[in-house]
Amino acid sequence: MPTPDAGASDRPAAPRSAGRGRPPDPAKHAAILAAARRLFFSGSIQALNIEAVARASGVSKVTVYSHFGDLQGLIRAVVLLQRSEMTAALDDLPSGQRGLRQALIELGCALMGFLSSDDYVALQRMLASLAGQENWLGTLVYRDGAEATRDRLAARLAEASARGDLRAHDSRLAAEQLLGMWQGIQTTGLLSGGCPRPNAEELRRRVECGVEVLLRAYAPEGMDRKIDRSV
Amino acid sequence: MPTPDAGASDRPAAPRSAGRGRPPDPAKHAAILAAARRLFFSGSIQALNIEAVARASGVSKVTVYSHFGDLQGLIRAVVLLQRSEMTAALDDLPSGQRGLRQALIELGCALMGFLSSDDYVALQRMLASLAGQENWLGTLVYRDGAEATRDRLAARLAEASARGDLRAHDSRLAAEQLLGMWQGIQTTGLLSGGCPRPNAEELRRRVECGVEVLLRAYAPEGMDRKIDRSV
DNA sequence: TTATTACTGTACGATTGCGTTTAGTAAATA
DNA sequence: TATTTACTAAACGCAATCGTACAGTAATAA
Repeated sequence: MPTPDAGASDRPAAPRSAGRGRPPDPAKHAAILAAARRLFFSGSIQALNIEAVARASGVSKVTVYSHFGDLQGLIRAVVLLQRSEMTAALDDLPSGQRGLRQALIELGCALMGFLSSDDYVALQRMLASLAGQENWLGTLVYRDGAEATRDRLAARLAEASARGDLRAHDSRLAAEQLLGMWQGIQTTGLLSGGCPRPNAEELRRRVECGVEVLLRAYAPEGMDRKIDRSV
Repeated sequence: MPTPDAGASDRPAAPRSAGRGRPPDPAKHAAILAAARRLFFSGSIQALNIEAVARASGVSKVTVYSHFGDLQGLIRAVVLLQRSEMTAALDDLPSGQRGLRQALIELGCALMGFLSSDDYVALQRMLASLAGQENWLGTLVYRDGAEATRDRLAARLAEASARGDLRAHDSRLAAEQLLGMWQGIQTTGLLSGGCPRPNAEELRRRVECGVEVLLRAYAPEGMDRKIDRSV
């Protein structure tokens, strides 16, 4: 009987004592996680129960327990898996350097594409359902997700400000404002299921308009009479 | 045996045939709803189950069923109750007329106060947990909440634009941008439990800065060299 | 080969929660 | 008073789900 992998993230089963008997099968580990994720996506957190996961992943129930300890552990692992995909997506955000406006637009489009994805929405829903229990998961995702993105964006804005492309400002606040303008009320709508996913053109328009407002509001002093296309 | 009140909102038990026998007790209806709400607030949606509600409201289980049909009906009723409180709060938003800037700031502060409240966060969490089932609830809340607020705000901006206080613009988009700037990433944080509720000063600062950015970006043409304190 | 560990399938015990039933009491009208 | 409806308390049947136990098979190291 293997020691439960309770606290483990998404890596395929820690080598517990480097192998006397039959080694654990990483494929099973992955299959369980995949099935769990799929199940949660296709409904609420209610759909994510051990028996369904075992059935869907073609694995014995006992194996699920031996890999993840208990249901909490499985949920944890799913959230952490989603989180790692999230951070990967956020790390892959474009960082082209052909002008501030274009860079922001590209970044915004990619970001909004991700924020509108089923993956992200499902993760947020999961955290919302988890309210009260496992609060640290929410904190973790928030830090590595929203805050990290804001700070990365803020760094860009600070650079631009240092170059003289923007007036002096509180970059973190400005970054948050830009993120907010990009999202508008859409995130709320997606999360509550109140509005359908916007298409790419709509998304692009929101991103561009948000960038425009930010550039105009934070334009260097005296340069805001007409839009500076060079930035 | 009374006919289940399944689809009913929060009004205290429709007079079914205007009284032969003992009349239904509105106080019980209210007590059940209150207890249900309290239970949901104090945890996840898991805590909201019939037996707990009956116990907490000091009412027989059968009475709960006779008032709300089944668990779905109870959940529906709780959501609709929260929604009605939400719309009431949004209708009470200040609409003072001493200058655009001041009006927006006041409105923003009141709005953000509400958006940060436990009531609102719990409602959003509930809808997020309900993903897949009862989608119309999410749609309803989204329409009466986020969209209605956006449109009301948009109307203000359109008026200002007509008065010449703002340049011509897409008011709905601008309203959404302002809402977004006010919220930033905070709503996400609150929903996932990742960040604590911000205090009033922090809130006020965000609101004021958001208004400033909007006013500057949408200032009438040629008037954006220096901030127009008269608006 | 033997010891050890991973995995399967099935069954089990326990709990929980839904929704119903029954028998009786309380409050209203005719 | 008789009737009708609302409410209570307790119990029941039922299904889902958790987590575990057991007996057997599969894969690997010593």
